Amino acid sequence: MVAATVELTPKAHRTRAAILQEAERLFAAHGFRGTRLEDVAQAVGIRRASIVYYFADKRELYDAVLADALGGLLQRLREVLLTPEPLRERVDSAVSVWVDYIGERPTLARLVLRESVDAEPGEAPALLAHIGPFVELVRGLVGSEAVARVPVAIGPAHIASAIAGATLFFVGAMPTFVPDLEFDPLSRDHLDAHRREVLRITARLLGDG
Amino acid sequence: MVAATVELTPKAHRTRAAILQEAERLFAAHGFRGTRLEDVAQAVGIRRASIVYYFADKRELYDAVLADALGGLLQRLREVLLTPEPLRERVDSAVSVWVDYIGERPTLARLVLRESVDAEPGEAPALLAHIGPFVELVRGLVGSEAVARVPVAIGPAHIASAIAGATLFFVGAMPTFVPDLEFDPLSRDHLDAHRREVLRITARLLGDG
DNA sequence: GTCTATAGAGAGATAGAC
DNA sequence: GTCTATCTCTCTATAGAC
Repeated sequence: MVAATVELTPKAHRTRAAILQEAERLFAAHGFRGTRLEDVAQAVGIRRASIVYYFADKRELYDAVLADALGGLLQRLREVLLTPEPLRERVDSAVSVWVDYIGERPTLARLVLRESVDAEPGEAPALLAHIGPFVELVRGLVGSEAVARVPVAIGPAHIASAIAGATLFFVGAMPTFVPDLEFDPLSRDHLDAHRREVLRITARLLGDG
Repeated sequence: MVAATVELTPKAHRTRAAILQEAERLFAAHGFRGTRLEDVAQAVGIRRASIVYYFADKRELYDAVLADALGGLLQRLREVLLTPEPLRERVDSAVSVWVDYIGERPTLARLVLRESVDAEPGEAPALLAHIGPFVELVRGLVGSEAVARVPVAIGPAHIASAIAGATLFFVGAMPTFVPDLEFDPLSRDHLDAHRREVLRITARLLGDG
């Protein structure tokens, strides 16, 4: 494989980025198994064997897609969580970042939902390999005194699934159930309304609703 | 295929039920593509070709699994929604039935999440073929005068995704992110807490929170 | 009803030319 | 860097014996 950090000719760099982009779209739409390298190659406009030049095998391509999408989210979350703002405001900002990021990159919603559901019991899903930094980030917060004083009415797993589940489902799954209608969850209005509701739910779950 | 309603010998009936049960478990765990008929057969204790005697092909088996699981949910929802109780109480009962049914049959959470995410744009997912009765049920309610008077602060799509998404994600996906820990979303305590929160979210979304 | 055996398609990986 | 050609494995579907 050719690592992203290795120096590539401009053309090669474009090819690699195009592969990543099309692979993200197709993995999100059809899953790991359901996506053929043939289709990725065709979408990019190259031959299947050429993908191997950049990514040793299918799994490696998939991991690169996850790393790319999750890396962007992690960066934005760090920006809002690692500030001197009051904790409660940082949490709200993080929730907004979460909703907005998923809204701008809806493929991530499907990728994460797929990873969640595909996980084998006892066997770490590919997602978990990328999730360490997120855990560190949250752990840093939870470890702080400030968090200990927030009256949490309910376990963090419940909070997380309500917030994450609502947004992932809204963006990643609702279009399935309201097909070809005028309903687009990614439209400005619907996403605004969704963000508002998730913020209210967050407040409610944190005990100050 | 041998329809469920056709008269079968007791033994054949048991075999058919066993195939359905193992197929539900495996389809939920690995998805349609990821489940091999070989594995279903092995789990039941028969040979792969024998499955064909009951279900013409893999897709037909999958449809039968969906119909079985969703049929049970529909029946319970009808029981609580088609009563003379005040509408607001019926909605709460329906939400409770939803949470409890998924809690008792967590395979359904994964099946529904998979169907939602697998849906091709422009192409009806298998789930939609089974969902007609649910739509009819809700349409009957929404058409009634009583519903028109409920102050709905937000669109039904948002309400549905918040409620459905939270529960599906909690049951179907959380175990992935909190692996091998002492966390079991299906335990009585956690499911009770989750039901409580979803009922609160419902109230909030319906404007009387 | 349940089995054995096999055909046939699909798709990932690999070798090597240009 | 990108290609053609091929190997190989997996899994569904089918035919037909018992």
